[in-house]
Amino acid sequence: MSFGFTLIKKDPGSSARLGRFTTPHGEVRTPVFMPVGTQATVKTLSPEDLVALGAEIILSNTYHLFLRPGHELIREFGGIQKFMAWNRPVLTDSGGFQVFSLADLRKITEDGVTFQSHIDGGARHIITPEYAVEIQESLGADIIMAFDECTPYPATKDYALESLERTLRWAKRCQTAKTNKDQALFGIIQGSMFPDLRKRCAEALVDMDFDGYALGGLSVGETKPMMYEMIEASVPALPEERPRYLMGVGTPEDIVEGVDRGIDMFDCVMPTRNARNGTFFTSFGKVVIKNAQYEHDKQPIDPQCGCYTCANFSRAYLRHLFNANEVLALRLGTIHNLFYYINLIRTIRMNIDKGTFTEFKKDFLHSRIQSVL
RNA sequence: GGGGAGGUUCCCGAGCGGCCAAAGGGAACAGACUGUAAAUCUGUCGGCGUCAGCCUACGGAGGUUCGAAUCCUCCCCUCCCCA
Repeated sequence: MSFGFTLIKKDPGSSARLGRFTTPHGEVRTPVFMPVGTQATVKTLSPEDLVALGAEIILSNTYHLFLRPGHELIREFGGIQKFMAWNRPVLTDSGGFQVFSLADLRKITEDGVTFQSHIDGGARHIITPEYAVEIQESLGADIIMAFDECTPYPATKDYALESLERTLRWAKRCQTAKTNKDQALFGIIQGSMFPDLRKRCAEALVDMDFDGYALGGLSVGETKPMMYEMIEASVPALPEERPRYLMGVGTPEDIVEGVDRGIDMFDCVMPTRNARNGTFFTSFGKVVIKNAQYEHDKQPIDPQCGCYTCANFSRAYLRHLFNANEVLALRLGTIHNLFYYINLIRTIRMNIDKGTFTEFKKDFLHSRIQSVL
């Protein structure tokens, strides 16, 4: 088995941990942030850029690549890494999130989910747990995800339970369908905002024995305290020697809070999407670059930042690029935001290693509050 | 000189007697974005006021009408065609 997780260190003052996992495409240190490359590209960046930013693993998507260009095509190329010229690890989401985000275009049955193509509204495709695994085996990611239903919020307890139990049955079917020993398979915990359901789902998945465990169905509209409570309800049920992945999260604060509660892996579109929409993350809060206050501003986005964009360009110039709708704006913004995220997670790792995570967290959250005031 | 088209709120541009502070774009200003249907979406966009409402507005000046951006008269200005 090519996948293996090693726990290196546990923080004495919190549930934070330092670890690493190995995959056929190399090693990844945790906690890790995975940039999102849904369509086999992290929008606006080349693989070379990603390496320069220090990205160790990226996320891609089963549903989107299945529809276009088709998983068969990617298999012909020898997998997604070769197809997109990224030779480091990849994790593919199963399409479970599209069950949530494309809710108007899909129908759930016990067998699986039928999607109406969001691209042309035409062809309907049924994705079953078995098919999700087959597609992900064709894509050849290092880590693949069980097919789940990302439960919409709010959900009644009855529905949350029904959805969770179906997701568990699907998880079992994914496990049975899997044939490629080189790929790791992660199970996904659901249960909406009910701590007892979260715990129960986590325990059931642990009984099935997955390579890693993900927390899904979070950051879907609930409050932050609720999300943190759900993490706290799930993590204690998980084995220490397996990685824990908080799917789709989150803001910089969420990542710090997640690590504090024992999470090892994160992914989120926020740095990349917000960059394209002109909102940048900085050490002092966010900068909405299109705002008039930056018109004459000669400073970089964040004077504390060591990224290429901040080393070379002013806020005024970036504002101009955004206002003029120039494509470079998107790229420079994405470089900055991903640098911020990857640097944040690197700093977190360093602090866990030094045993100073708790102080780091305190200072980090304090500086965020100060910048809001 | 003759013939024709037109001047609308920051810009373009609809409206062509009341439902018009005036459609729709753009610009501007602000907000949102969490396993990407996203280089997207939302809000504001004449002034004052707490809703009501009041004031100033459709080139200018008059006029018709209960009522005009819309109809009439004159004037000013743009553009096109023919000389």
